Amino acid sequence: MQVYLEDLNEQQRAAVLHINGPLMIVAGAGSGKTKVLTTRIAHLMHQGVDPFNILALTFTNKAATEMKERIERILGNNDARNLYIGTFHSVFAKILRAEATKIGYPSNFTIYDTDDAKSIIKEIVKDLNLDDKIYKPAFVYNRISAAKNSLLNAAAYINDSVIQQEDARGNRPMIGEIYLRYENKCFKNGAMDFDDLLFKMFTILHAAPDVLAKYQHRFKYILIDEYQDTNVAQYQIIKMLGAVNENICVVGDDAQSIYSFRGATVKNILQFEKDYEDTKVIKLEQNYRSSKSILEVANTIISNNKNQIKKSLWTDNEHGEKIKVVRTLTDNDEGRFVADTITELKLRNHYDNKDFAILYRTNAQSRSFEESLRKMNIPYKLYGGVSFYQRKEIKDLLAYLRLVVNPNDEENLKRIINYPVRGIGKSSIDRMVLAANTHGITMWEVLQTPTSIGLKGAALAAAENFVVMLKSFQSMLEKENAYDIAFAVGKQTGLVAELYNDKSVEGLARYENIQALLNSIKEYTETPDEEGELHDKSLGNYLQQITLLTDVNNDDADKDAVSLMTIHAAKGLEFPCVFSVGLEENLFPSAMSLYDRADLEEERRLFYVVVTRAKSKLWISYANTRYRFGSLIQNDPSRFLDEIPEPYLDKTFTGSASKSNNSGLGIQFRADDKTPSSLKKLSEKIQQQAIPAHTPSANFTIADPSEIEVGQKVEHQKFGIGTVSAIEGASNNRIAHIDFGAGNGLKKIMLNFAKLSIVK
DNA sequence: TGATGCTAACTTTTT
DNA sequence: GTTAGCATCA
Repeated sequence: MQVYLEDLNEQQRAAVLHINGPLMIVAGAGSGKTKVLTTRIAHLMHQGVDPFNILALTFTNKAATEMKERIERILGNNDARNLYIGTFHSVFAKILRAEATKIGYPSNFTIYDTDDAKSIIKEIVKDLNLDDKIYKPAFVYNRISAAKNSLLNAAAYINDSVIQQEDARGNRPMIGEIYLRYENKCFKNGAMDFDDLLFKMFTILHAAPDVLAKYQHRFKYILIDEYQDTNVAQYQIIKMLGAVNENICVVGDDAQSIYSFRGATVKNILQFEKDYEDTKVIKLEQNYRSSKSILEVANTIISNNKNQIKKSLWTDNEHGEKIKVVRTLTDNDEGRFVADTITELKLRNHYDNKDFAILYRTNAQSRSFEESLRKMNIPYKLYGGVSFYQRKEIKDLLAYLRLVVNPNDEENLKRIINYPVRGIGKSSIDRMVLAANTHGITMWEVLQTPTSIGLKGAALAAAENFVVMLKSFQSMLEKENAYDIAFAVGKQTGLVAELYNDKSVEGLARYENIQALLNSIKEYTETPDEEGELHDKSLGNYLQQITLLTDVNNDDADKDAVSLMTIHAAKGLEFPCVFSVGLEENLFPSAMSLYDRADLEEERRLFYVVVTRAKSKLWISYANTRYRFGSLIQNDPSRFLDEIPEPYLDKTFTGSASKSNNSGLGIQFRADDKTPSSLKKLSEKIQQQAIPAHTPSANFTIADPSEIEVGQKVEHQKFGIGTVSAIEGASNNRIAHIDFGAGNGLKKIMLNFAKLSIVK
């Protein structure tokens, strides 16, 4: 038996050894799904399958990189570089680059990110004299995106009576028209948005039988990761590509389907067996990641969902600790609690920073954690948020580079035609746009004959100089690599100098960002290609890749730092210690999801995902109040808290943070009619714990937590007078054991949060 | 015409 | 609390 087969369990090995024919692997969280996929690919190659014939598709760059690395480790050589492995978007972009001319697109098409797309939509809304309060760019974009993911073009959208009724009911009957104009504009600009990379891929395979045959023949083996997250477009493409050989292997877990907002549909999993009669189904149900407690909690949570494929995930791992539920007064307290706890655990249990992850529902929640971690000098890595490539100065330089490759791209042309300022003002630009629209040509073409639109004097000279400059960059395309062109652009446009001369703090940061971008381009040109087939370090090839990256290449990936990210971004990852934060109604579950069963179930799957990221320690926290839109709001604890079975819960930290009365910031577990029944149950539980009999004495003064010592008599606002019997924990995160005698008994109280008065 | 300062809108989640 | 977009001023 091959070495790589030895540490697989029976089901895993069966999945690896199944070579020909359709295969569906239903893989629970932590069941070794990536291991199976990578071993399977290594095994195929070991059996003599040419890596050029293997296509492996993932959803994130992170997952693709990790897969590639693991395959290389198994193989012990670099044959893996010949595999077609990457995200749906990046692999299709590469293929489209070779085939786009078949549907009238230039091969050097530009890829628009979400911001680019929204600003075009905004312009169209303006051109149509529509109210942008009703036709919000984000809303229209989502609508168009959903249509594309269902393989509906603008014409089909307009002809679909159901969609038209929907839009009419939503008082937005013009979305179809906007879509049509958007579609035309992108085509004219030689640009595709993210969804087009799927849609146009489908279009080509559908329209050009020779292309379809070519890739059907090439991809003899197809592997799809996270199949539960595929949408209609992806499903159809895979189906077409795999139709000849039917060697399709999909891996998925319906319990972890969290991308329906992007058009993903679990139906694709259920459909798979119907599409391929002789599908072999293998279930991976042994979890190797988490403790029994964590897994039990996860299983219980997910069982609350009605729609799911039945499976029973189990583990041989030890029982482990209870799940710690933490209540804090504010979002800042939540941040402090997490930072304090990390500090303490590093001291006490010798954990590294990289063993911790703080996972939240929305990116906006990262602030309080960043602050508290910085204060405690804990290094952290923030994933997501505003990406490096979305910063203005980066987009400016990239706009030039894109324009050099594709001068018809009007959006990027407009972005930089007068930046840095070169005397091409608004009125000149307006004339160009007008001329371009009336003659059905592009702005770049108008620019070739600037006198034809009546430019004269300084404006004429400026326009001519701009054209000459851009053409000089274009002449470099053939011979020079991406870095040389980027450097020349930065220098000759005056863009780098402009930032260099800005000596403000922000200006300095922008200058550094531009340098970082140039360095990363340099690194790109100096790193050998992974495909092996072509050593294409051209600017065009560079730009192709860059738009699909969400982050700067993490060469500091092994840096010892706490990870901060959304739960979505954490899928597929695991950490010894996980803080699942912000478990509050309206936040998690999100306010957008409360009125629809399917949406709420997706939130619950998200909760399932976050719980199953943890190997041994899991904290779940919520704050009574937090800042949102600049003002303080109160949220009830999340209904999901009530779905955690009691025996697995450690609520030590929930009872000590509230004030004695029902005023001010103290939590008030309302039991009125508005409160969901699940919350009532939870509030009853907690109210039973707290005995509100005690009234604080008149001279009650809150003591500094560091003054509390063993043996002292202290007064608690709620529990009354007690004696400190022991203190545990680090100096900044001490927990006092206080005996409040009959009635309240022994309590563990976190000194950072509790308000105690020393009784003299 | 460009920079500065104020108001409003903003928060799901990602390629 | 943050940022984008608009209005106002130099």
